[in-house]
Amino acid sequence: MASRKQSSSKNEKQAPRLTRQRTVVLDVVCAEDMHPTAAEVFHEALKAMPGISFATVYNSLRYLKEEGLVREITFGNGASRYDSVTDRHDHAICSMCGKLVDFDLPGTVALTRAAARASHFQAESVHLTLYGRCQKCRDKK
Amino acid sequence: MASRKQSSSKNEKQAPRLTRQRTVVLDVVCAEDMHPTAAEVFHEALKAMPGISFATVYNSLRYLKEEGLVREITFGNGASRYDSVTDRHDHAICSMCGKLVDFDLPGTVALTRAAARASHFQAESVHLTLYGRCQKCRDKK
DNA sequence: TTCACTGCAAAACGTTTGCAAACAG
DNA sequence: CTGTTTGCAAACGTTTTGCAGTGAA
Repeated sequence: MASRKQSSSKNEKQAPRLTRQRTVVLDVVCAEDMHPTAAEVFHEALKAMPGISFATVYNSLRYLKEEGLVREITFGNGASRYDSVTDRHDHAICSMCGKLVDFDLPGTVALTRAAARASHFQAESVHLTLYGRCQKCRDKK
Repeated sequence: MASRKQSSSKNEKQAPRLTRQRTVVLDVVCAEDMHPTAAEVFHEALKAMPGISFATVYNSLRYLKEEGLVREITFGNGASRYDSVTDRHDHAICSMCGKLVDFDLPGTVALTRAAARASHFQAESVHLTLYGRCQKCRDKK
């Protein structure tokens, strides 16, 4: 984890970075507020690019993740969901309908510091996930 | 999610709740501070009970989880880890060696409230995970 | 030509499930 | 007897990988 190949001088030999397929995948992930699973990305990508393969979607997602353009969200053992990286934010998952929403929690810098102190770890990032009921499911019940 | 069968009167027909296998599995999970994966639980359980099967370990873990005796921790898409439930606490994962430790973050009630407000969810629980480097890996580097 | 990327299929991994046999009340 | 749990194996969903073919510098 920390592989950046910035061959800026003579060894200019790895060329196509943001290919058409990767752009399609990135577009799908960035579309709307949805947090698609890899399978959903695949199905969406098929519309924009019939013939794209599952493996390519997975490879593209991995690439985009490594490049920091996309974030992978994992909860439970189900399929990962993908999120376009805009700014730091947290996630809330509805325990009834499974809906995933972003939210911004103020004071995360202090929170990170507190967590680092309590755990004796050198913090890199904190991920906060709230489990609860979304507004819709709250109304339903 | 909310299946409690408390047939207290006449219908006393589901009997063996904490079987020998389940007890073995529970003991393994509760042992020490380790947070074993299901596979590790299986291997440990084999020592205490040769012949126990993988499926039984999984079934037991699910049962114990539903009973609230054990907690399942998932991060990334790797194998789940299991944690004996003692009190509310958070987790820190070392990004270098993968070590998982518990820690206690003060002020989580206020944190939960803040998260609920920011997300417009009715909070059930918050899970905070810190990614960083453990002391050992910090020294190594 | 060269090297990276794509696409396919198959493997790998963790987890769940169907079913027959074992077992406790 | 009845209903639950076990153990096996096979199925399942998700992700990764090996390799031949494609395409861009």
